[in-house]
Amino acid sequence: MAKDVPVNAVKISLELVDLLRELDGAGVSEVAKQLDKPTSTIHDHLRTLEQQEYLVKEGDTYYVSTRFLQLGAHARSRQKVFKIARPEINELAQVTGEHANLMIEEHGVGVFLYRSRGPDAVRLDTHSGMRVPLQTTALGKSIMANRPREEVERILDRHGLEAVTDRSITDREELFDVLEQVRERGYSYDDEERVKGMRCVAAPILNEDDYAIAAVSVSGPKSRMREERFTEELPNQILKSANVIEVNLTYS
Amino acid sequence: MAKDVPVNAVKISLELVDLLRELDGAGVSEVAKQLDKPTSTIHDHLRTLEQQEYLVKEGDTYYVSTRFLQLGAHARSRQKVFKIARPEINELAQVTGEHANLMIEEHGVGVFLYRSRGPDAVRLDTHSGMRVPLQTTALGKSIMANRPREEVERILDRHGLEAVTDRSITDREELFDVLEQVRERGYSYDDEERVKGMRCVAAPILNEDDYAIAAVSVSGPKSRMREERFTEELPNQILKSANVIEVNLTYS
DNA sequence: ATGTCTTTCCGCTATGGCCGGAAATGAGGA
DNA sequence: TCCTCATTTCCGGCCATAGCGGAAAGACAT
Repeated sequence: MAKDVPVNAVKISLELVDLLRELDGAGVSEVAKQLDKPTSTIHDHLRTLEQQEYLVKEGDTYYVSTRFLQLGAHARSRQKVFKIARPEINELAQVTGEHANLMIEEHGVGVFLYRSRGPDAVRLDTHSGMRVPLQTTALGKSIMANRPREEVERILDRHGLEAVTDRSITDREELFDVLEQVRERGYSYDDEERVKGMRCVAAPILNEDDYAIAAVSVSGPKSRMREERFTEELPNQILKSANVIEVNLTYS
Repeated sequence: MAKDVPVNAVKISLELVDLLRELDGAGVSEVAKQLDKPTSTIHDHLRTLEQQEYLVKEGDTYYVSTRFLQLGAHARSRQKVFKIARPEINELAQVTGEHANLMIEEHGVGVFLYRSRGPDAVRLDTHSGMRVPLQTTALGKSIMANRPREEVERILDRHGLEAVTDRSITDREELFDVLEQVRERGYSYDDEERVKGMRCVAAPILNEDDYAIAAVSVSGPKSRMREERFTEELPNQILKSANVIEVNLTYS
């Protein structure tokens, strides 16, 4: 708990904001309890964040404000790959009927930059901005498979191999074997490794140096993700989309 | 510059983040110059924010990270009116062909919660999360017109009546006259008060106490926003949508 | 009314935020 | 290759202030 960051007060406030997101709003004493700090300290931070308009106060409950919407929209539109991939992702969702997704890596975790719901898509709690361990998604595996091994090692050193379901990969060597296959095959699978009952097919988006800058995927219920559709049709559609995005990225 | 917030360090970091958004990324010395602080101080803050994963560093340039995307998505989906209004806004954009928008008030400013592009919509720099003075949009006027006068006075005291174009309303009494008309008529106009060449029609979304909780609008180029379409057709379509949203809000 | 829980306020104290200065780093340019 | 300039990064000290304990002010039951 010592001095691990230069400005500790900022760290407290940021943890506080993220906690308010998780709790979907809370009062002073609840936050104080969760962060194990005096109420007076938490109160100081809450007031500061509220005065700066990063929180809103309704009664005695504080919530994260839409200031973050502006910052988030900016952070996303800053990514070239986002605006180029978006129409392709929408198209992919339409033709497959399922959810189509775009992921990037940031600080060693997978970030859903965009997702589009197809006509038959099932309700799911995945949403834009969501952060997940890379090895638990087909998207993340496609990204890791096309990064230098040393870089992947650094990411694993930092974040470990936490399991999310009982199908998640938890052994480092096993993961590298899988990544090797993914790299050769050109696309990746996720069979209930993150969400029970869901399967996913993904392909990487590579730059000129064959370095993965993002990945696209289609995900849906296991019942619809099987046989030739799972092994041929979807991979081909996704690879085609990924390729179109790659081409559009180089000429822009 | 004195002690206006309980935790000043947090204020500095937040200003820093917002500056990075405006600049679309910057290095230490540029931020230091803009905020008029020593580079060493700015460096401490940038490192803290980067270690907490709220910024990303590419070379010597810091950018806002997609952590904000997650927080922003949460802040938005927390609003009941968002998920209920979204399909209606999409519909409105489709049938009118123009941009359709949803705005709420937060901390006395108008926040674009959602916007949908119709088939004929013109390119525009307005985007989700954008914050604008209430009196410069039809949306904001519809909201203010259906709030208690004392509340509107407080907002104006806090934010003033800054003009954005030469058509913006800058006189307080004139504004209250306009709001009175808007309240009686049930919908509001914006004739190039925020963006040159753009017109807008908006209607409020009221709760059971006739208190405005949001507003919906359609905006487009002046050339298409005229005659009966501007005075009859669009207002009717928007009022209908607003009414559907109101009904769905009460039964949910 | 009384007690319990919360939020809010107040003022002290030790800490760590802020800063000046210096050391690295890196990008041209000669 | 070496120098120059600009920038980032590191370091150490001082004193403002972040954090906290304690108390007051509400809120809401019983």
